[in-house]
Amino acid sequence: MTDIFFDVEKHSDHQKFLKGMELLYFAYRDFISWPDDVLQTLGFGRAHHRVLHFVGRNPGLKVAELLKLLNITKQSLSRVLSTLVEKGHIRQDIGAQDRRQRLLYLTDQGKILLNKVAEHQKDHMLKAFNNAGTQSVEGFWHVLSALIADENRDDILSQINRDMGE
Amino acid sequence: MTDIFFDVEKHSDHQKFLKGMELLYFAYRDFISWPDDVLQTLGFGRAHHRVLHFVGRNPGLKVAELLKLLNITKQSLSRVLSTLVEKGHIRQDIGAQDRRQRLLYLTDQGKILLNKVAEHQKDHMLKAFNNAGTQSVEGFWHVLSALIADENRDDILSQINRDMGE
DNA sequence: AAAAATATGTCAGTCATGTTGACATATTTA
DNA sequence: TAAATATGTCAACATGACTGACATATTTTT
Repeated sequence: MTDIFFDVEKHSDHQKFLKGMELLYFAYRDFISWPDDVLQTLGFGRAHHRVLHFVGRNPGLKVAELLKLLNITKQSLSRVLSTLVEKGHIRQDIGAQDRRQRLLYLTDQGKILLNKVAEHQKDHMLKAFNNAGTQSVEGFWHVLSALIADENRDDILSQINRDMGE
Repeated sequence: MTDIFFDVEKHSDHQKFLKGMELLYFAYRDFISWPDDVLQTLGFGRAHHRVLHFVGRNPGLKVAELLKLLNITKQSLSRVLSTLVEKGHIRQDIGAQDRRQRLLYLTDQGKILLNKVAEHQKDHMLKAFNNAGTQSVEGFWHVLSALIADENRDDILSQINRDMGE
């Protein structure tokens, strides 16, 4: 376990950078590479998955807020969101105070789909967390938080900290 | 610093999963969102950057090996690699033992470009590492390694561990 | 020596996801 | 009433992936 591979002190700055970047690249790639199976059958892709995820995490999310989380234009979102609404996975309610707003919710069908998709990823991540150990997970979270752009960090961390259910 | 946000033990499995996934998503997004400026001016995109990176890291890399690292088809690689060769950033030498192979190297011009592009990312990551601290970086690496798909882990870790220069 | 396998490249068509720009509609605010 | 805001939509385009089919040079097998 005192593997030299993980001994940060034995790395130059450049080596730390390379190792961090490549590990991040490969880990991210392998982590998001799977959901396709479930979604592809329904004609959905990653974009749909992201929308399902954020709406599931933030019931009543406004379209403008979703756009900010996704960092895309409304035109890009449009296609994806429309099909999810058409196929009955997402419901749009008219805002109570402001009737211009559309508040987004998962339908029961949408919840089922999201659960099915999340299951694999959840297993994947929890297995990794267990293998790495609690201490490492804490470090993982710390570094990831530090990697978020300064202008975004506060917003994003409080978004992540929203009611996590269960 | 004993922030409840980072206290892993205080999280249910589902909460660990959500926090890990969302942090990974936002951190990755912000980390790779920048190189565009430098590359876009030259008509290059992320795909070109990845090729420059891996060829830079593995001088003499064979095309087949590059394809495996990138996880894409040769047709996809073709356009990207061709333009990099045309514009003088990458050189293809014929294999010494096996003349069918093309061994890839950065030209001096390619090295300059890659350095320029890597500079920002390197600052970004090292700043995050310094803010998070050595202990956290080690945990970061551990978790990322664990997140790599089992079938790929050995190959990838030894790839990452290749001569890291400097 | 001929046949099969391998490493690479290329043409052509398609798809998913992002972009801009222009405009439309409903609703709220000034 | 006029202006601002939240959302949606049409059209054109870019990037980076994909599949399928085929070509060429070279090495390996028979």
